[in-house]
Amino acid sequence: MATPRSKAGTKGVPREQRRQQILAAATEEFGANGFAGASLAAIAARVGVTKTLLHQYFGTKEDLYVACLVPVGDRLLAAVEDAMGPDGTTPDTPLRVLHAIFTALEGGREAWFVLYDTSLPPGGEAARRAAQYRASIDRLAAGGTADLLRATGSTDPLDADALKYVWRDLVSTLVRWWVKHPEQSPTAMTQRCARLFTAAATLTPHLQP
Amino acid sequence: MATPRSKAGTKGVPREQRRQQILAAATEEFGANGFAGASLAAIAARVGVTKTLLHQYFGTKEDLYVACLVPVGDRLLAAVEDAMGPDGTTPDTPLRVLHAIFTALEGGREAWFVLYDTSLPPGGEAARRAAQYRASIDRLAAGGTADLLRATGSTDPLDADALKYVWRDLVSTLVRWWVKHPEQSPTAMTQRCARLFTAAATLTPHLQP
DNA sequence: TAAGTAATTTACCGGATGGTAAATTCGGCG
DNA sequence: CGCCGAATTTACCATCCGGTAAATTACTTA
Repeated sequence: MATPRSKAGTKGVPREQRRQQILAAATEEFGANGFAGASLAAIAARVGVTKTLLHQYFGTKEDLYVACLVPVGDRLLAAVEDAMGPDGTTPDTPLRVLHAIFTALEGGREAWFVLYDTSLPPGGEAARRAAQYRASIDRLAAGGTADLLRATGSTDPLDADALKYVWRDLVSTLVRWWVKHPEQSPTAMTQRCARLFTAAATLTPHLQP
Repeated sequence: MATPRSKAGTKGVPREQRRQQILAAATEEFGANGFAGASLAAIAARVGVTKTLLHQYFGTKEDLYVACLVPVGDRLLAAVEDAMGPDGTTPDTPLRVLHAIFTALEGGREAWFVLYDTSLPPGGEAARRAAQYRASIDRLAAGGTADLLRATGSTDPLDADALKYVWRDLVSTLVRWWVKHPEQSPTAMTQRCARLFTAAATLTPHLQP
């Protein structure tokens, strides 16, 4: 082996394993920086590989994103689905859902932001697929938020929309905080959320001036 | 006037007016797409002018961002400051603050996201200045959230941090919803928030399994 | 009407990024 | 050993973006 002039050639990593490595790195990068902000070079560097390889394995940047999205979406959708259960909203449903999400996300928390990326090229397949997943999850949540509003007598459909929107973003916020506090376990997070909920309750029974 | 071969030359728009036009367009673009996502060409096109002119008027992209940030930050900080008032947190403080923010934002709602842009080049002046404004506002909010937690007996500093974080992002979420519903007046928004708060209260008095 | 200044564009440059075609090396198998 | 296919890189290209120097036109005033 006389000083290889080129570093090309296989490194002995089997195809499937590389696939997984790339997928993992890409999910982190997309989650942390968004589709637009993530760079293929950065993902490649993280794996210790060249940009070109990503293309050979997954095609377009958008294709790679979709490849990351699908498992994450499936996992989260399943988690929320079974946390809601067959029966309607009960008082502890929100916390159950949160706990399910935290658990599903442990070991790859940024994955949440792959699903809720706002920088996807509009009109593309990535945006479509992500929107589908979000819609499925939102549909589950919609039942819960609607129950809430009905209980307080509001029938305004915009109220329902806003509440759905707020709930969804609240989860994103909590996950974002969680990402910045890696030592917190999923259970610890759920308990913290329970405390925050009760704290927030103390400011509720007051209307506008 | 024999068919001008070049479109260069003044269009008769006085300097100060152009400045304002550019500032307005840039604020919208930065607010809608973030610093990283916004392009100088797009801003220039919106004004009907060339990229180069932006540089001549404001310098660097980051300089332009700062020029947009300062008035927005000042306006919002002032609004929150006087909505909180000299006396501590009262039950209706949150809604008062929200109303102040909505009012300050009317006529340029995306401006909020200039202040809370997450895509600023780290280490730069823009990030520093924005962080300063956010810190000032957060400091005001911190008093309020701390009061909430004390009332419920929690002394965990992480709880306080998380609550501050959640409150801040909740405002962002509400503004984002508002941006998508342009017909809603600031007052209508505040009233909607009041309803949402009471609705959210119905899910509070429940701890984890 | 000619000079001078203010406003604005044209024509570039360098760097980063997504993407592609072709070459190169390594591992296993006859 | 020699061949073949799998894994991976090298070397490019086009595009977009932020940024700069120099030219060009319109407005104003003497």
